[in-house]
Order: sequence, then C-alpha cells, then structure tokens
Amino acid sequence: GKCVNVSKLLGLVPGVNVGDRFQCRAELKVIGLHHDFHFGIDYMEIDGKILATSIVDAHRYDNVLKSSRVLIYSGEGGNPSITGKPLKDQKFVKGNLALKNSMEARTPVRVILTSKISKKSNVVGTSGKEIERMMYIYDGLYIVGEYWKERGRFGNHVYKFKMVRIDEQPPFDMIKQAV
Amino acid sequence: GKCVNVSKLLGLVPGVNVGDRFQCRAELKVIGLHHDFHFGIDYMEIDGKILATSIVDAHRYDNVLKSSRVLIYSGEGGNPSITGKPLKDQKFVKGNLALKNSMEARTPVRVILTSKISKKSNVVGTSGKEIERMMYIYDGLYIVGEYWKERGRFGNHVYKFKMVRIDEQPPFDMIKQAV
DNA sequence: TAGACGTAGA
DNA sequence: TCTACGTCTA
Repeated sequence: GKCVNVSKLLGLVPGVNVGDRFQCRAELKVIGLHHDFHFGIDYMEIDGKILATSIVDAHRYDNVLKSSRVLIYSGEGGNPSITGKPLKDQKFVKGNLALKNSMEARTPVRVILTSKISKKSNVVGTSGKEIERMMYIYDGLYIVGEYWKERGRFGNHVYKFKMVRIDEQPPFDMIKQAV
Repeated sequence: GKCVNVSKLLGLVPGVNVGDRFQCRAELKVIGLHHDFHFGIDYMEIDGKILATSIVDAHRYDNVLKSSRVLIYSGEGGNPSITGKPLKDQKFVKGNLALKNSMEARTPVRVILTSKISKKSNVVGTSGKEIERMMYIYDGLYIVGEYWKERGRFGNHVYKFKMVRIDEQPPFDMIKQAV
C-alpha cells in the first residue's frame, strides 16, 4: 500500500474516542480519521456516489463554531488567499459535492478541530524557544443539516454547510471552549 | 516532541542497513535517516558548525551516479523549475554550507537514493490501475571528496559535490543498477 | 498534470 | 515569513 494508509471508513473509527488528540495530518491518516494530507474535506465512493467521511477545521477558511453542537463549515476551492490564483465561485465537485450528498443521505461525518499550542523547542540552535504547534482533536460525528450559498470574504460564491453534532456521543464542551 | 521525530545522528543509524527500502519522507524521518520533509540536504549543528547528516537524490536536480561509489550531487536553491521564482546563483548557506563543512571535517553523510516503482492501485475508483510510487533506498555512508561551482542547466551558478562512498560497507552495486 | 485547510526549520 | 529533491487524488 501507500506510505501511511489504512482503509477508509464512514462513521466511527474503532479505537478513536471523542477528545483524542493528534499532532499532524500524517497521524490522522495512519489512524484512519482523515486520509487526505491537504484537503479539508475527505470522502469516499459508495455505490457510485461520493460521501464525506471527515472534515478538518484548520482555521484557514471562515468556519464558525456556533455552539458546542453546530459548526458552520465552508466549502473548498476558489479561495485566492490559499492558491494565489484568481478567485472563483465554488462548485459542487469533490469535497463540496460529497458534503451535499452526505446531507441527502444523512450519513455521519467525522469532525476534527484544531488548536495551536505552544511548546518549548528541543532542536539544537533554537532549544528552549517557544514554538507553535498544531494540534488536532477528534470532536465526533456530525450530520450535515443544511447548506447554502453566500458571498465569501473575497466576493466569490462559497458554500456553507451546517454541521450538527449527533447527540448520542460524549459531550465535548470543555475541550471546545479551550479550542 | 513533533509529530514524527527521533534524534538526529551523524553517520550510522542503528538498525538501518545498506539496501533498506522506505516509501516516503515521513518514514525516513521516523527511522532517523533524513529528518527534513522537503529539503534534499539535511544537517545538524555540532560545536557551532553545521555538518551534513544525509542527502536524498530524488532526481529533481542534475545529480549523476558516476559509478557504484561516486555520486555527483547538486547543491540546493536557485532553481527556477522548482520554485517558479527567478533563478539565482546558489550560495553557501544551509545544506550547501553543511556539505562544504562536511568535506573539510571529513564526516560521513548518509546517502538515500530513490526509484520509481509501479504498483496496482487499491483505491476505489482507480482500483487495479497501475500507479507510480516513489521508493527510497539507503545506500550507505559517503564522504564529500570535493566540490566545485559550475553553470547549471538554467545558466545560474550551482555547486556540485563529489560524494565518495566509504569502502568498509556492504556493496550495493546490484541494487544501484536497478535504480 | 494540477491543486490542496501540510510541515519544519532558518 | 518564506522556502523546500512531498504526497495524494482527481
């Protein structure tokens, strides 16, 4: 197989619990939570249709955590701040299409939040200096409640997905407040 | 510590033998062979001076395997084909400086060669298709014999380092011919 | 072949 | 902040 890989799953990943923390995308991939190294929305094909398996909120899009159970998640693509290319309207392809399909199929989507933590470096030369590190936290399963189109920060059309946390899961409020 | 990390070493890495194969840079990092994810030349600071610890030949620079024991390795930087930026003359900083220092100190440098292998994909949608994968092979310890400056393919000044394989190691000729 | 919510170190 | 011989999917 590939360098780091496990099979893709929809929904729960055995052995991973709400609140579990990870340090990088490669770790998310090894564990099976989120397979893509770069994209925020991961998905798989089931019966000829793509469904979202997981999303990562790395604070690079205008996502909003409305409450401990509602996350407004932005679609991907078209953003000039990321690509340096001309801005474009988002389209229902790849991750965006997968989230739309997941809404219609009411299939669960794993949500991974992120936070910056500061640590002491242990690298020769910068030893002891404070450095920022990304931390990934598994927040549990969500359903895509609705989506809409709006004008984003740069004037282009972006999709917004209302992610609603499934209730039958351990609460995660305290951790979220820290995030 | 970081997501995937072990301490940096000069010379042999315990448990790694000539001919050992790896599938990606993250794996090289975990094993301790080569710590940087992107740069071809890795190095560490010892007594206030940087020394090269390892180099990767990923066939993206004009490196030449002259024989089973001599590799002409190009310095890094300035290359417009990589960065899309204006081409620049290479300078004795970072990796290039480290290789120069390693020559003067006659310290060993780990050499990692690469090869493309083709495999059958096991991803839904492209299952069964032939895909190309990078393979990394540990070739052993080298000494930097000499360096010089020349005009590269694009007209800029590039450094060339003559890497000479240390004799007291298992031979690796057959594998190299396959590479 | 291009594009993407990466990653670490200087 | 910027760069870099990455990595994967479509």
